[in-house]
Amino acid sequence: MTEPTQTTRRRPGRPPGKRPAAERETPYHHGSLRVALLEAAERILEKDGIQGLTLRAAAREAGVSHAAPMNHFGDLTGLLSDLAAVGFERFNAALTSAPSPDATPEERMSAIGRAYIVFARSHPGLFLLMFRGERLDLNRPALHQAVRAAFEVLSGAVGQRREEDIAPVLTLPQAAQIAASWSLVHGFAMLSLDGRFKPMLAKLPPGTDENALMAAIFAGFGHQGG
Amino acid sequence: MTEPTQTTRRRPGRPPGKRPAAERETPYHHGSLRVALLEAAERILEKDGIQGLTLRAAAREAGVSHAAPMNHFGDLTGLLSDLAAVGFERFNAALTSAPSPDATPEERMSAIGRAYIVFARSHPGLFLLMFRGERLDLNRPALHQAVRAAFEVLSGAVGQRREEDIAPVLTLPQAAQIAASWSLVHGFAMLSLDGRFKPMLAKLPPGTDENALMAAIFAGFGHQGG
DNA sequence: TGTACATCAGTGAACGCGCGTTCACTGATGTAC
DNA sequence: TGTACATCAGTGAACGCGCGTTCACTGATGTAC
Repeated sequence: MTEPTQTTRRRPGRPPGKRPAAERETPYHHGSLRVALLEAAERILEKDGIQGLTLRAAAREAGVSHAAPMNHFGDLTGLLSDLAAVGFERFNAALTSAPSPDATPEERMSAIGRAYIVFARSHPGLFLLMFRGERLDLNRPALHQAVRAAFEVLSGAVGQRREEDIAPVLTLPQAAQIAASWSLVHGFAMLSLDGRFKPMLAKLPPGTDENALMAAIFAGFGHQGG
Repeated sequence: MTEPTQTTRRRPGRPPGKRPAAERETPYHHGSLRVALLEAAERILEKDGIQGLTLRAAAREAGVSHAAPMNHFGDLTGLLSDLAAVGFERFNAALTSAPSPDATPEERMSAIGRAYIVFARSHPGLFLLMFRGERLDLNRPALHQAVRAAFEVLSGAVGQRREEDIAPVLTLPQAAQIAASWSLVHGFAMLSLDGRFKPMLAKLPPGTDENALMAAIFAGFGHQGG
């Protein structure tokens, strides 16, 4: 009944192997395998994409027997979901810390939008995992909460009024404004990751890349309405 | 050397089985297996997603032996790429026919944007296949050309000047405008397919769905700059 | 009009592969007394 | 402080599965003569 994903009550503070490490090359118990597996999974994700990320591959990468991951994640969906949750937490931190404290609402929104795209391009595997719900179990508490937090950050960025950050109700125009801004940055990130701007960039002065395109888009929103 | 994908020179006009059909339940030669496999593949795609789409599954769905598809597509990438090409052709047709002939440039752009999102939501499996380049071979001529055509339609929709439709060169502001519009509709489609607007819709009056959200976004662009 | 032959499309058995999952096990840790 | 025991994490063999791919084959079609 209770899921095998036990959050953090792992061996509090005791380093793995209290006996001399030389006595035994690799201790029978890993000590922090859960974290090691998540790191290994992320490495695989960025190297081979979501296709290559299997329970056995994660175990291999972490140097552990192939059945070991089940103790920590139950199944592949569990591993993917927990990794996505980690991704969303980092994502939220990146967005939250993007705007400088004294930024105007416009600057704030722009900084968060840029951070969104930069995150996607810096961690493409993780980003795609996070936003392809099909392989995830959004009911897992950690993931559910991280996704929810991400939405709060985004809608707070667009609302531009701090009191509305935790508004339990939205008007349709407000929602449309949030959805449009979110769609813009998300779409740019997805199209960019898929290389879909390549033909367009070929029609621009040589050397113009996606970063320049992104800058031009954000610049355009600063002082132009059309 | 020459790839096995032979375009359309299949048995010109002769119906499968010129002998009485009753004499043999299923003729040894299918007659139009290539098309049948693409249709089968699309059915699988919309039912089980890209995960479930394998060469063997397509053969099963088409009622043919599992090695048969190799004659027409070579490998799985070939099948996926050819199916994506079909998808892009239909996509292009949908976008092109969306605006009424006497539409203003603004109406034209809006109609194409709506058609983009409607297509994605009507054929989610196909749309995701088309825009997840990782499984496709964009060097296949049919796919390459269909993708290129799609970009022409989109950039033509945004340029708003008919002479620019086939411009070999773009300025950065023009490219930014195209990229922004494309990103907006693409992002909305992707987020919508993934159910990411669900939490937001829960904060709106009951019954408000993604269609209402889309309408509000397009309405907002009609007469509002901020 | 008929015959021989090359070409092609589809079959079905077989192969090796990596996968998720189960299972009895074993080494290590924590806890009760 | 020491001992017994329950619990837990990781091992390694084994299973069945679906997959892509190869292969010799066979039925059907088109073409040359």
